[in-house]
Amino acid sequence: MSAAKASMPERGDTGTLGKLMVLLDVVTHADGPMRFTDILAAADQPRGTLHRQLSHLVQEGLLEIDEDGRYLPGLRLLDLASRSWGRNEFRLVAEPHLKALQDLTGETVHLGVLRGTSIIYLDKFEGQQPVRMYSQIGNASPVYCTGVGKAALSILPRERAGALVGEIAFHRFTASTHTAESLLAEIEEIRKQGHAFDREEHEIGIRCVAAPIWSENLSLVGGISVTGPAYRLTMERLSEWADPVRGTAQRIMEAMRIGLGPRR
Amino acid sequence: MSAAKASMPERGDTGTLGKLMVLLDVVTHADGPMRFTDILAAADQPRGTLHRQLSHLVQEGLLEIDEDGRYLPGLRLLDLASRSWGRNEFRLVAEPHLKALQDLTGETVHLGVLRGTSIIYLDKFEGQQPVRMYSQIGNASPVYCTGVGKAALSILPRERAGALVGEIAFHRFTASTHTAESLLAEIEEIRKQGHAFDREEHEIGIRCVAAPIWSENLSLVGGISVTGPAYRLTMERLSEWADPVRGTAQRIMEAMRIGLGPRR
DNA sequence: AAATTGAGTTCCATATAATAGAACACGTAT
DNA sequence: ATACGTGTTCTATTATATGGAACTCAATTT
Repeated sequence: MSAAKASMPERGDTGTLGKLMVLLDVVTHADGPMRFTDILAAADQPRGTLHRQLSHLVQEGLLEIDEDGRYLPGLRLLDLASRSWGRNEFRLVAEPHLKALQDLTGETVHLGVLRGTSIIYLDKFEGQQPVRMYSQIGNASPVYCTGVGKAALSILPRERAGALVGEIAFHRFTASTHTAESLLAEIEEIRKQGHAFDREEHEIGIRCVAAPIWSENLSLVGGISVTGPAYRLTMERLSEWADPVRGTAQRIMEAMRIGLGPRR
Repeated sequence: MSAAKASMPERGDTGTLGKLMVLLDVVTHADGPMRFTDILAAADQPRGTLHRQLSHLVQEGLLEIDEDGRYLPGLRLLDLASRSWGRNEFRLVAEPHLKALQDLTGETVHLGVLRGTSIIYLDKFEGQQPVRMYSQIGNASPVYCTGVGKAALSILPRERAGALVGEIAFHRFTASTHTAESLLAEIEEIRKQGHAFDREEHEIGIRCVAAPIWSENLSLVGGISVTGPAYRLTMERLSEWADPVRGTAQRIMEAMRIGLGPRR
């Protein structure tokens, strides 16, 4: 049905846009509003050039300037993102299954998808809260210290997983955070088990159990997890939930084949 | 404290970025995935040029391509937006007050801010009722058919409000939707009352009462609203809530002067 | 009070990147 | 078999972004 296969450029030169996205990343990832000079130090650009680039970003609403002339992320981003999220098919298909898993375990359930070397959280179901917050949703977390991330890596072909691990800039968040070697070793284990644990590798006091989800051609790779405080989620408890988590992942994959339609 | 006043370019040429943002808007505002040809028709660009532009957007993760080669909004947007939202000071300051208003009324409470001719919803607190409402955090809604929008317009200087109304492309959502003339007339009324109603002007069956919120120099203009189904929210009921809504808006403005700090 | 520094803005010749248009590839319908 | 629709690639030309310097304005320092 499709005409020609879309060429997916892996990494390359995105010209002017690439430079602007670097600036956008700098400002959005900063701890607070940034002055012109702060951005100048972070970005390797001449002053005049940077000034015009920032002006363009502000005019388009991707950045904003506060009363002190400092730059912060613009609200235009919210509008764009809400449309990206609102119609995401993976999320829509998974939603009822996540809810069911939340009911069963009583703990927080996450849905994540692999993008580059990060896991982007698409959805979250916590306790009673029917209110969904962006707080976690949308956040990009490193693949090497999240249950969903390790689960996702485990279903990639070895060479592709290895290449991806090679790109990672590892950062030691806790005493248990993986290195490249220990990560690759654990991935082998996860392949056999079919599920992954996060043993306080990202944040002290937080554990989770996760299972991978993938489409046949691996165009979609992600997973789900049940997360909670270590005092409540002992490793024994987590192990008990590995089965339901894998089962839920399985059901989501079945729903995807129907919902997203079999490749015609 | 600040050195030179940042020049806020009102509207102008944003060069390459502007063209790319048009494309991003086209795809994010579409009902579903778009084929290359669909975008070609919407954007006034030669095929070769469009192809490269889309490639760049895809490489940066602002757009994605599905298995059929169709374009849809990219998840990179989620990560950027979650950071924009997570640290938004207005939202953080308002949060407890919104929650209190939700507790009092039992209906859905919204926080919105004026951007151009749209209201962007920054936050939402829903009751327990599973009433489906098509409002989502981040969504940009037209200023002329939302309670928050009309409330926001009412505190702008007349000439500025008039100019803004002049820019609006009016669309008749329901039988009650405003025209430019009726909108300007109602704004006068809202100025006197201090609160605005939405009498099913955006969506049949949905009403709300709203109050404006603004900073001294009008660098921030927005409002809050209590929204719900018309069968439950009679106009009498809405009128009763006008006072608490105005009171909450007042408390948020007081909190802003402390939280955001007095202009040094 | 004058001079100096720091922060941000504007200008312009040059280099670079985006553009338009045509040609190509490939699957689908006639 | 042929033509068509859809998407991709290539290249000379043109438009745009760049980098460096000069400029403005306010806040410190001497």
